[in-house]
Amino acid sequence: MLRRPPVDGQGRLAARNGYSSSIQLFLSVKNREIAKILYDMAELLELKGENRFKIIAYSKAARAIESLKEDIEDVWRQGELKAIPGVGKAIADKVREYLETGQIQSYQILVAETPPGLTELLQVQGMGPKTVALLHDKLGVTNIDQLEQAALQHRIRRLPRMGATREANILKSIDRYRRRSTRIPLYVAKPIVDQILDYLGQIPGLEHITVAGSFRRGRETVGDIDILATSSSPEAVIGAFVQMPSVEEVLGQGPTKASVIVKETVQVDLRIVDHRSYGTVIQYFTGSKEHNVKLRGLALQRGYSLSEYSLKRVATGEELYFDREEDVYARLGLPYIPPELREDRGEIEAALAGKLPRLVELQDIKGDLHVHSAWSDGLGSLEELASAAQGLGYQYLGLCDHSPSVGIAGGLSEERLQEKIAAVEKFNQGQDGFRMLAGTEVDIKADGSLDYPDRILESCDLVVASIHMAQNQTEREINGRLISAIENEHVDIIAHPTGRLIGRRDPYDVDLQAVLEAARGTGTIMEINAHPNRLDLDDHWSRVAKDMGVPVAINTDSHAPDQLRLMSYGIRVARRGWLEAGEVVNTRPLTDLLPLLDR
DNA sequence: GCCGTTTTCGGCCCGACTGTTTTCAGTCG
Ligand SMILES: Nc1nc2c(ncn2[C@H]2C[C@H](O)[C@@H](COP(=O)(O)OP(=O)(O)OP(=O)(O)O)O2)c(=O)[nH]1
Ligand SMILES: [Mg+2]
Ligand SMILES: [Mg+2]
Ligand SMILES: [Zn+2]
Repeated sequence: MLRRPPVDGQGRLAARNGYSSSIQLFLSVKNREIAKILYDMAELLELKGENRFKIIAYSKAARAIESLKEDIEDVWRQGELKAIPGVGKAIADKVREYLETGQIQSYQILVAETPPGLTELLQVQGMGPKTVALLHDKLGVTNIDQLEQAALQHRIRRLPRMGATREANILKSIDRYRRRSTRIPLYVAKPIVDQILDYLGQIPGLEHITVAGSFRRGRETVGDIDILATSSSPEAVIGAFVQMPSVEEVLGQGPTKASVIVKETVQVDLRIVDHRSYGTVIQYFTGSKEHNVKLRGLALQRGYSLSEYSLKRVATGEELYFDREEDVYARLGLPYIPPELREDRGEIEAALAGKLPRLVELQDIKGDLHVHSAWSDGLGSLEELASAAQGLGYQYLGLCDHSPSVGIAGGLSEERLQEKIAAVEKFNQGQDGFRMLAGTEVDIKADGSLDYPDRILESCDLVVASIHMAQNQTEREINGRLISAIENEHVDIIAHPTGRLIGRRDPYDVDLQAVLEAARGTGTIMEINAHPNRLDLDDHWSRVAKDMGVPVAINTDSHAPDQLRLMSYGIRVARRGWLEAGEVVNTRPLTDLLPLLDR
């Protein structure tokens, strides 16, 4: 279908002011590199026993630069480095030094002073900066193997505040460290969470139970599973928790919380408090840590001390209890901040200013614009797909099977595609209030051309374009392919723009900022692929797209009717990207969507 | 090292659990 021309002056203006191509190539890579160095510096300074607030300052600056929406090099050129929250004179100077010379002197010195391997020791549970420094000073331990030897040879127990138990625990921690896995994708954590909730739900004395932490915030991966419960007999609940059949190791256990390991490497934390503290404790345990720290700082400014137990008036010591976290935020003068936003990425400032977005919800979705069918490698007839879609309250589905060069996935020949278009047309005649869109997921070939000729694309209701082959090309080549697809007037949507598979495959070498600039110029829609392995665009880039005014669609890329339900994963990404319903094209009813696809 | 509708100095979130301690530092959430 024909895409619309640039819709507003904003798009054209931005295109003119766009970044020069040499900068585009490295955009956001520098942000990542500098953030990494600052994180490293924080650890190295910590090992040197530096002031802890200095360390916090470095970590905070690193985080701010990591989640920056602009290219740090542009920020520098505009003389705005110190406008980044957490970046002051000293760190701004270091950033400038890095951008000018490619290195940071003080960082080089820190690295040279510190044996390689020492910072890795901080990854071992229970090993903090003080212990690492002590074992390095007294025993010359500089890496994991030496730490293990020191423990096995009982050399650690002779040091102050060390003992036999400590040694044994270090050995256990080293073992866990060596078996450690990466962060767990949300959808992998989901059944584990459900199982634990089910199990604990049956324990007598348990009142309320829910999942918190990064899982509740909808992060794409979680580092552990955080469960919150209220009970007036917490010890009994903790006891039952550590006795769960799936528990392989108990890391710690007290009257209010416990941590265990299940499934070899998955840590589960359980926290229990009295129900009167429910509002504050769910706020606390949902996090993020950075959000909590900032909120607690704000509370202090307002004369309160906020903990998981209560909001306490500092002046009088009076404790206020809340049933709901909304009320905690309200008492601090803030509107409710949805968990997906709680990353200290400006949400508290936005809340204070009354400028929080009204986040898109699953109920806002009116259709799915990237769905496979039995015509290619998917399962499901038109009837089955339409029925599943209508069950979800949808008004339309974009039926997008593969193109010929994706032969392994049953890509359709031109003839087959035309048959499909005819079949869809016939199908639609029997429909009332539902429309199947005859589409394609056309491959963007290695040379940047599309896998169907224009006259075929023109006959589709919907054209989704994406990269499947030659994923190892250079950034310049990948960008060239994506941008030429964007510039093809028939292409409506770019699917899974970076190609990453969570935990399995890195993104292509792609400069997404430049791709988004191009999409803004043409009004091409960028996909948030909701498949929980993909989530592509991710939350960060979804927010960049939002801020740039690039339209977004949330699509499941379903290969079977029941996969349409995966939409909820994409919704979480969109919400974490601050997107409102109006910024997501498939919240539009059919009649408002069609003009976007066809002038 | 950063920051400021109380501040340019003096704060920077607050609490649980462990192992060692005889009163608490270190680590983690
Ligand atoms: N106030 C405060 N809360 C914290 C701190 N550390 C953790 N929390 C709270 C907020 C976290 O979301 C929650 C669970 O801690 P986790 O270490 O499991 O972090 P989270 O789940 O956010 O991320 P994860 O995916 O597990 O790495 O506990 C802290 O230092 N201060
Ligand atoms: Mg967690
Ligand atoms: Mg945790
Ligand atoms: Zn697909």
